[in-house]
Amino acid sequence: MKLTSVQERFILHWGEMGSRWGVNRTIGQIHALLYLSERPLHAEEISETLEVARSNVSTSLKELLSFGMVRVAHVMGDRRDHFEAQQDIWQVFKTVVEVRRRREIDPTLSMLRNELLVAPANPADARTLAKLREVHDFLEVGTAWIGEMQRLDPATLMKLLRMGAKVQQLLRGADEISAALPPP
Amino acid sequence: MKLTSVQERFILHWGEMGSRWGVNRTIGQIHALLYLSERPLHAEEISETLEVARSNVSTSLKELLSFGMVRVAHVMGDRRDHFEAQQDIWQVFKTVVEVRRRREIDPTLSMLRNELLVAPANPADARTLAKLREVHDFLEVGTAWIGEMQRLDPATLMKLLRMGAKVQQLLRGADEISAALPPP
DNA sequence: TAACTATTTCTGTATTAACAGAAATTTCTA
DNA sequence: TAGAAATTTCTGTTAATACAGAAATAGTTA
Repeated sequence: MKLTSVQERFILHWGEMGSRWGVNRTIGQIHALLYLSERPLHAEEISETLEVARSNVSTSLKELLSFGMVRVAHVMGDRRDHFEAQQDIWQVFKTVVEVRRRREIDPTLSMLRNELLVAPANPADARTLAKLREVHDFLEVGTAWIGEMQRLDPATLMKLLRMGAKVQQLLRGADEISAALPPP
Repeated sequence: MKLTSVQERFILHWGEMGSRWGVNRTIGQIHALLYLSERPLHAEEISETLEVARSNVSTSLKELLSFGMVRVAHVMGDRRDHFEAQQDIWQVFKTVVEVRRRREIDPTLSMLRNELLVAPANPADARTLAKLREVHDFLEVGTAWIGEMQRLDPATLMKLLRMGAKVQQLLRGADEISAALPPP
């Protein structure tokens, strides 16, 4: 598959960024290629277009599949697996957030939960445990909030995002809101 | 400085997580140590407590300072620099978000801005450019929203976070809210 | 079941990043 | 300004990760 120069630049950039987002260059590039592609591609095609080893494509696709960023598709009369990326940018974002939550927050949360649970009554640790609890509670509330976000549909989310500056004002009026809303 | 076992476990864990958050193990450990410490520590003390080379402490501190996660403090009658971590967990979080935005979103945003600006009228790229614009707009709105978040004070934020599930309901009533609120 | 093709797993190499210790530099005191 | 202490920068080693190519496996058709 021949890429236009714009496509090529985007794919290379996405690959570069991949490493900052916790995946390697090839995975980033493959994702970008599939995201731009208007039809599902098979592994061979990906390998040729990006000029990376076939084996590398295989392992990268497996990882993208495990993230839920890419899924398998089939083409009539072709028995090879084809692959397509999630096309809705909001879905892509949700997936990224989900993966990173699992990788970057959950382990800490469970570690803290455990420490606070089995904490011995060592008075020397009172201060330390108080700090751990603070971190724990913050992460707890944060992840719960992420969960809520994940459940929003794109339209509602965009509305929320675009409200931006009005959030504070909105909160200030929170009491009045309760009164103004029709009872559940 | 002698660590309790709880402290040690937390510091080791934070170091492990560091690598997932884009900093190395030592940086994570130093940050954890300073976060738990009730007084500013000097480099030598950090080096001994964590059993890492003095040079390693030096470069790590420099990086933590550049992030704004740690700042220099001075102790009467001691001319060595001492270091203390930001103690407010919400501030810590804001810093993390800020650093990651700069590292993981801004480069893409400026790349996309550039592509869309100088885009030649190649009709073969119409579809590609439309997708790039979609990504661009999404990131644009997202970062604006992050900016708003950054400006919230801890209390307001916690209120917002804890509202969680009510957000959708809140939005559904958005029109009524405008009516219910006192005019600005 | 044979022959072929697609796909995955294995293995060695190369690149990158982390780190300790040494050397050099800066800062402070007297 | 000499000497000491603190701090930073430099250099070589070690460890981790990415990746290509080879080998092995699985799947399909005739």
